[in-house]
Amino acid sequence: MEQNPPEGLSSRDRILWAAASMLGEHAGSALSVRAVAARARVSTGSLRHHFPTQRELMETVLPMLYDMVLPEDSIHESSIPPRERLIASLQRQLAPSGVDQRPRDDWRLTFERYIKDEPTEAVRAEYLAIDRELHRRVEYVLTVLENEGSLAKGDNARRARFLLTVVSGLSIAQVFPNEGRLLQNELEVLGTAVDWVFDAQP
Amino acid sequence: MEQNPPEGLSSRDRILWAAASMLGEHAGSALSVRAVAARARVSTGSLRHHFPTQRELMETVLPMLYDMVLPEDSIHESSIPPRERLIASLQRQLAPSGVDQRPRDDWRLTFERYIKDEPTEAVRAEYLAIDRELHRRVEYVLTVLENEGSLAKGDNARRARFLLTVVSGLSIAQVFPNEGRLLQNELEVLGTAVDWVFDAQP
DNA sequence: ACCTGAACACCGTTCAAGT
DNA sequence: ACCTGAACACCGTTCAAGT
Repeated sequence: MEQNPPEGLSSRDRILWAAASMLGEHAGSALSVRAVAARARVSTGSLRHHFPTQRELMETVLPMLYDMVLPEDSIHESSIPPRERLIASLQRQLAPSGVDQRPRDDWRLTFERYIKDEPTEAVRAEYLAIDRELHRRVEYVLTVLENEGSLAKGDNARRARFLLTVVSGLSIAQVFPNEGRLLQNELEVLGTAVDWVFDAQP
Repeated sequence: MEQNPPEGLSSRDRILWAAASMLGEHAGSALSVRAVAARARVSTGSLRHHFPTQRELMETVLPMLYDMVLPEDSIHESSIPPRERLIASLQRQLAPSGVDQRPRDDWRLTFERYIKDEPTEAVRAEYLAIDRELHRRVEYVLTVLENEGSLAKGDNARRARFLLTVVSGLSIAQVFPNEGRLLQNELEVLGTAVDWVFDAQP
């Protein structure tokens, strides 16, 4: 149970390491200040010095976790568990440009171009092409996992439709008013969707 | 701020009155044992005697509140299979006003009010209240299914978060350009999500 | 600047003791 | 059976004090 942080790390990095390792073990569960501080071998005060609120800690740690598996080719890195690779690849579709003000701008453009008014045939075709590309990418990732034996053979088109609906719901949630549990919620919901892909019997 | 319960009520009913009135005032905020007990003018121990856990209190109070709002709901018609009832109830959230041109208008208003610009605190609170109400309704439906034994006991808040993310993704898909498989796709994806709820082992 | 640990104001739950 | 209130083991945050 008791784990020690790697040596030679700064306090701040030990805190991040502790938080990341705890999230890795039990994703979605809330991190308590004292538990993280204990594993990082620092005081709660030190933790609060680097991360004034628990939310700031989460918002620093979670993007780091994603960034670790973000590169496209990481889908082939079989050192990373298949579940995490699929989550990372979906996360890429969800937040291709960061977690700041950008999602709102993205949605504003998207809304104005494809939704606000009945689109022209050309605009319609453009959107359908983008949408197919998204599906193609997810299906590709699923195929890779199938081929290496991590995932049971199944209807990958259907799986992709389901996963991308979830991603779409999470994406729009990013720009609605929310109560600050956004990233935790994303992790939880994506994890649930991915569990279905891996566990459902066809 | 200090309110007194109606006279002549039993302790148990004063507790329910207190919890209901607090949910009504500040919907969504968690109910603390001590706050409810104080308003009900009983001790925390008495509250725990009637409601051994905070969850049991919530699960007694919430259905009471709902029955006041939506008494007619096919969710209780046990002649219909539980899976279908859950799907039907989610479909109601998805398309409360029909499946024609309306979704586009709905989304246009929603987008303009809550997303386009950084909302004021009042608008933000308004959205959060609506969102919590949606979650509460789904949780209520899940509770009904649990109580009749159709659904394994589980974390209904988490289940609702997942289901409503899926509903949200389907809702925005209604207004994007599509290839006409919309309804088929909705049923497939909703079915998948509902399967997870019924089949996943916790 | 970085860090400590006590202190504060919460939380849900448990329980010996009363009626 | 019903009720009390103290006690326990948590939580996030604040802060005077050290280096």
